[in-house]
Formats: sequence, structure tokens, C-alpha cells
Amino acid sequence: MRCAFECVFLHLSNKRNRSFSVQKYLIKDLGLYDGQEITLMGWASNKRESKGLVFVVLRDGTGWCQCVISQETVGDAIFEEAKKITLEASLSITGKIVKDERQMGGFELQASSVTLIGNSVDYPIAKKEHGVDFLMDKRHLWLRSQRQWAIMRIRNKIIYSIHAFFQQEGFVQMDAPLFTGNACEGTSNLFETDFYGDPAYLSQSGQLYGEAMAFSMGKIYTFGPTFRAEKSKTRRHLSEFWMIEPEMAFYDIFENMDLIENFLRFVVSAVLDDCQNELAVIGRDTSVLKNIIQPFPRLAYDEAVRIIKGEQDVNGKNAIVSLEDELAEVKARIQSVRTEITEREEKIKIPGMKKGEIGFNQAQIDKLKQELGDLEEQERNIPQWLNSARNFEYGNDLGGSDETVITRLFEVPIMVYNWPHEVKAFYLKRDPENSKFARGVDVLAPEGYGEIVGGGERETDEKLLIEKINEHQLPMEAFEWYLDLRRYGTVPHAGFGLGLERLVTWICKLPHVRESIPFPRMYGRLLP
RNA sequence: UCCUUCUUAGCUCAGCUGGUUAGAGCACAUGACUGUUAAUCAUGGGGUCCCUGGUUCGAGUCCAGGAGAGGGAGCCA
Repeated sequence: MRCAFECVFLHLSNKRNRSFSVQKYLIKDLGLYDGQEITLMGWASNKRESKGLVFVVLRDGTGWCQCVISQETVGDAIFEEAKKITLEASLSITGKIVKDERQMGGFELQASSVTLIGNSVDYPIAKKEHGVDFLMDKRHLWLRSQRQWAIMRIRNKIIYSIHAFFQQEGFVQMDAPLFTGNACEGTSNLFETDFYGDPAYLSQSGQLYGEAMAFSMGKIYTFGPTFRAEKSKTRRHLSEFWMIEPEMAFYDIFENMDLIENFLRFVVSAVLDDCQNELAVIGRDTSVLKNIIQPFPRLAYDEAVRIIKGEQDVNGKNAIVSLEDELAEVKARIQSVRTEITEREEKIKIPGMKKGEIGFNQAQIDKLKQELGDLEEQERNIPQWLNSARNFEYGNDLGGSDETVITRLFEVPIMVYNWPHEVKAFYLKRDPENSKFARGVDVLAPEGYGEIVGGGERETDEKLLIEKINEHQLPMEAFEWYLDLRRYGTVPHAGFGLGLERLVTWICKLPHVRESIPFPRMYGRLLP
């Protein structure tokens, strides 16, 4: 079957005489072709020139390779063409693969011929630092850069290993609908659309459908997009994001927590095993990721609150004190960054400095200024967070800053469970041992990243559910089908929802979720 | 919805208590250079200082309103 398909494809491409239709040799495999003459196809990600030599860094999606085009070897005509190569022009380059210790992959290509496939005039992304807004406007091109390439490869690995984990654990992937007639939790803002004349909403969770599907298969997981119309402008919110929602029959909250822990350990380990190169490209310090083999601390809500308020220490670290220390560090760093900027600015004013050195200093100043901006933002935010942590009122949900405060004290993800039932979703099971609490669990990623998973054991008592639906002022008729799940053979069951982009963001230690998805959709951003 | 910071060349940014003709680096163009790693060096072109109104002899700079962006709160994965 597969062979027949390939034959048809090759036959068609021969018939059309498309000489550039197949990348036969890939940069990731250069080691196999040492000393051989091969043809690479890709894009020029960088070019440097000197008399009689042109250096083109070619990228083909699998890697980067420096190609040396020498006037002596290729002749005057091809050399003149090679000199005109611009950033991101697409090329086919034929030449010999040679070992060269100085190169990133350990090999370079010494060209014998170069063919231009597609021109590229005035490529907008320059070989220098750019602002976020500019890069987001050029997201379709930004994805070509090495850092974005690495992030997307890691995202791909995460997606692949999520499927691998659940499939090997006997879960069946089933999809929840994206059009829904009701608000599942009734809290967030929903995107409204027109469904044949009736209002319909884009799904903000497949959770309730997941429960129905679990009663058919035992263990299921959904993997699909989710929509939240929150006008949030923060580093952890998107309007459209991908969520993975497993749901298991005959699971209680503790078995659920065991599963979450094994699951996250599996995914992070897969990235550590298979994405060393990508993690190195983005400069991720993997030591924290390696802690994933340690057990995840499980904190009841009561304990988490004491830690946030500074009433209880963690391994000798106090939340309030360490936040105060951080503020002092930020202030000190601001001082030293300011001094360094002034020093460098004075230095480049002194006449006689070489142009290259001025350029280097200028680049350093630009970098320092960006850091200064970030630091000044922290200087404004940390006192607010301190205030919020000190005055945390027992019974409230954890805010974004509270999550940051508590997770900075740990080097592994933590699980906070047994929440006051008033602040959590209506479908969470009331704790049989203490009716104040609902059996929900949030997983908070370390290094200040905060919530990546929310889940829990589901309420099985129909009367309590009806009470809750009324309390939240949700339309009862829309939940009749959901109540049926309690009427016809209910069983203890639990599940959770994982935000894919938040997981990618933490694993890659990105400053913002927007870099974790190819084309982010967020407040104020619908293009490209 | 609220708080906060910002908007000057294609890009990243200077521009002091308001004062001649608005600056730098990168990018681009031309030239030089045989091994460059954001190559280097020389020369050159390039501006609605976000918009509207106000104060003033004079506004990139001060004031008011608006638009857009960054961050935070709320809400959440």
C-alpha cells in the first residue's frame, strides 16, 4: 500500500518534471555523507561575504549547514549569482560534505553548484534583536528562526509523548464537541457564534463530555482546542489553546494525582531524552526538569495557604522572606544594570574606538535596556504580590501571584488539593471527610510558572449536583443529559485538564505563552 | 473592567530643565578584503517624532483626549 503510494507520487513528479519536489538529503543526516557529493535544498538563513568566497548558512527544516561557495571552484558566472543571494532565499546547493570542527553540526558543504529556487527581497527579520510586537506581526516568518524551530520541535515531542502515554495506559482518545449550547462552568467569558440561527458557544472545556465518554470506554482522553474570551493581557493567557482532558471511571482523587504525576514525569522525561539539541538551542537549564523523577509534594489547601502567608516554611524557605529577598535582589540588579549602561555609553563616546567595538557595546546596551525594562516591571509587581500574599484571605482561590509565590519555593511541580468548595467548579465531589472541601486538585509548575493542570474527582450525588447547578444559576435543562450519568449506573470517577501551551512554556522556560504555539490567538491578536 | 509602563528612520533605541538644519547602531545600496560565525572597513540614500486639540514667540519634549502595544489585577489551563 505504502509502496504503491510512493510510486504514484514519484511517477507524478517525474511527469511534471519538478526537479525540486523532493529533499533527498537532509542536514540532520550529514554525518552519513562525509566526503560525498550531495544536493541540499533549503533557505539561506545567513550569508557572509569575502573576496572570492561566499558563506551561506542553509537551513532545510532539519538543521543548519554552512555552505562555502568559492569562486575558484564554481566559476565566475555561478559566483556572481551566489553573491546576490539574500536572507531567506530558497536554494538548491550541490557540493562535497567535509568535516569541519568549527561548524555547529561538525560538517560543511563545499559547493560545486548553486541554483536559486525562490528569491527573497528585503526579508524583514534582521540578524539582531527585535521587539515582541514586530515579531508577532511577522509570526509567519519568525517561525523560521532557530529558537522558534527548537520550541516547535519540543512542542511536537510533548504532543507525541502525551498520546504515547495515554495509549500505552489503555486510554481511548475521543473528542468532545467544539460547538456547545451551554456554558460548562458558567464562569469564564465565551465566544458566541451563530449556529443555524441559534446562539452557540465555542467550547471552553470538554470535561462534561469526557465523563460521558469515560462511562463508555472506562478511560478516555480528549485532545483539542479550547476557547476563552477573557480580555487578559498576561504572560499565561491565550484566547485559543489546546487542552488534554483525561477522564477515568473508578478513580478517586488520589489515584488521579498518581496518574497526573506519572503522566508529567513521562512527558518531561521524553523531552529530556529526545530533545537535547533543541533544549540547548533555547538555552534551557535542564537541571530543574531532571528533578521530575522526585515525588511531587501534595499539599492540602490549608497547608498551601499557610505557606503563602509565610506562616509555614518549606525546606527552611519562607515565602514572604524569599519574596522580600528577591525584591532586594531586583533593586540591586537594577542599580548595577544602570551603572553598566552608563559606563558603556561613556565608553563609546571616547574617540578612537574601533567601529566593531562600538557596535558590540551598542548591542550590549540594547540587551541591558531590555533587561532593565523587565526588572523595573518586577520592581513594580513584587510589592503587589507581597501585599496579596500577606493579606491572603482563607477561603479564596489562589491568584496568579499566589501561585508564583508558592511555586518559587519548590523545584518540582506541586499538587494542591481539597479546596473550599465555594471557589471551585460545580461538578467537583464534596470531600466525604469534611464537607467544607471539594476534591479538586491543581498542579502548579515550579520556577514561578503556576497552574498547568486542573482536575479532581467528580460529584456522583445527583441531589448535591442539582443544588450546585442552582447555586451557580445555570440552566438546569442544559444539564439533564449530564445528570443522566448519575441516574444510570454512576461510579466514582475523576479526571483532569492539561493546558498544552502552559506545559510547553514551562518545559522551555519561555517568558510568555505566545511563543509556545505557532499562531497565537489572544486579546488584540488575530493576524497573521 | 481597573491599575501601570511605553509609542522618534525598515529594525533596536538616544534625544537633559521646551530653543538653530532630529541622532546612533543594525538593515539596504556601492566599493575594498581569500575562512567568515550577528564578519570587518569606507561611502551613500532613508523621518507625518502614533493621532487630534491646547499652552507658548517657539513643542519630539509640557497639558488634555483618543488609538495601539507591553506588564499586572480579576478570571483561568
